[in-house]
Amino acid sequence: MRILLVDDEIELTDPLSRVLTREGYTVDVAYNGASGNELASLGAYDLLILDWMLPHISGLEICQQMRSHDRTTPVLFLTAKDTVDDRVMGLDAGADDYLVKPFELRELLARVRALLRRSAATDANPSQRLRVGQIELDLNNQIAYRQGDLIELSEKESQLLAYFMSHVGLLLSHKQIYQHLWPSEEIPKSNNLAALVRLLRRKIEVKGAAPLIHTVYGKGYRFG
Amino acid sequence: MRILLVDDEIELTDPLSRVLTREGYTVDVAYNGASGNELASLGAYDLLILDWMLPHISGLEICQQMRSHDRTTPVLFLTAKDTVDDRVMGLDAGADDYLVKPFELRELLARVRALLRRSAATDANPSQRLRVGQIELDLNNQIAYRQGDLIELSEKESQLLAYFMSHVGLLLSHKQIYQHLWPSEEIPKSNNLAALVRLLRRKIEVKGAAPLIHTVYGKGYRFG
DNA sequence: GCCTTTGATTAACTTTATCTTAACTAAGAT
DNA sequence: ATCTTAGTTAAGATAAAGTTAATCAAAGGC
Repeated sequence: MRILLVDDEIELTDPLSRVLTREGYTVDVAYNGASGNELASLGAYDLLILDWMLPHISGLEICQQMRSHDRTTPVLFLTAKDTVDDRVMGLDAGADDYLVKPFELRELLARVRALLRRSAATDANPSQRLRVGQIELDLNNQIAYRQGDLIELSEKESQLLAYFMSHVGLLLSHKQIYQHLWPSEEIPKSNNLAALVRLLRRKIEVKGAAPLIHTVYGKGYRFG
Repeated sequence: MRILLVDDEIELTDPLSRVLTREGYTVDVAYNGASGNELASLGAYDLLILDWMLPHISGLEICQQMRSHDRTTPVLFLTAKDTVDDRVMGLDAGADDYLVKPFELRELLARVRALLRRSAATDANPSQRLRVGQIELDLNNQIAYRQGDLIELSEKESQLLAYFMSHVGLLLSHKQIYQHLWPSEEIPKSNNLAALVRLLRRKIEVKGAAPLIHTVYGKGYRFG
């Protein structure tokens, strides 16, 4: 996560950028409005922390100019201007948050986390994916990929594949699989697991290539 | 824009909800944690304003529970708990902003604008023109194009298409779609979503070409 | 004001998907 | 060789989704 810090007080930027770096962020600092504006316009940052009163160009102007073409990068004002009018003006200029100096470091960090959490949630999709060899499973969307080819899965198929893929190389007994896919049910006498394995094999295995679902005679299955 | 206000002090909620309504928002009020949580879980709001100390369930718990399945709806804490620890805890629980009582009304309104501006920018597309593959949607004019061919859409059709096009490749449950297209309504027992999907398919899909709206049996639909 | 048009919704009905079961065949173990 | 276990199919059962037409409501024209 890249943060641009624009402030002319080196007594503040210096320790603050160190703390932010220690928290794991990549921090660039600009000490005046002109260079801050230039860096901001690159669009390479995940968060802008702006002082208001700056040489050359004010933080407010940077924020407005930024918002004229980029609506997404979050902006946090960090300034000594503390009247309600100032806050309203800053927020209405397009800022996402406004913190008055002097501030508590822990609160600033919490607000930075809140802003970055939001942008992480929107542009990187949070769907969890499992990958084993050439097979990739997108559990949320009930889809698998084999070398980029999309494979639509049914509910039970994706449950079984997920169970296999999270226990790669392990022998899974019939009983274990039944208990995972059909909890609350008795272990049936019929061969519905074999039938389901067949359906899944038909979708994810290609003949010629090495099989993925291995039968362990008398015991169960092993994936991978 | 729909706002849910959860606070047990009627001396506050009453005038505040009036002001917010005057600003053009649709406001619902809950006076305790249980009903606030229930309303919030509907997922039909664009913003939650939460008090911390509430009967039954605290605002913090509502926020956490909400975040466990919904990462997008912004949350603003409005509370008398004013220590730095409180703020950090609130923000780390998933809140986007934290304002301490007593507060200035103008500042609250500015922060509400900032939060809603952000969600408006992300989920209701700012360009009003979406493109996915060969399909282009002009939301303002309720028109779609498929390889240049003009397709006239009805209101609901274009809403559904816009929702699909801004969530390409993702499995969208029936419930999610209902809540987006018919907020404020109960999920109906009738199959009007299926009927709407049919109307949209008839307009945007051409036989011979790959389908755009994929059915995920028992779950919902996936676009793209 | 009345008629027409359009879109949204509902309901009845048809079709399909998934899961399960069962019968049959093939393969492995003893 | 015989018995056990797994694979393969196809045939129901059930629930879900698709389809179609009818109804209802709102908007626009005359």
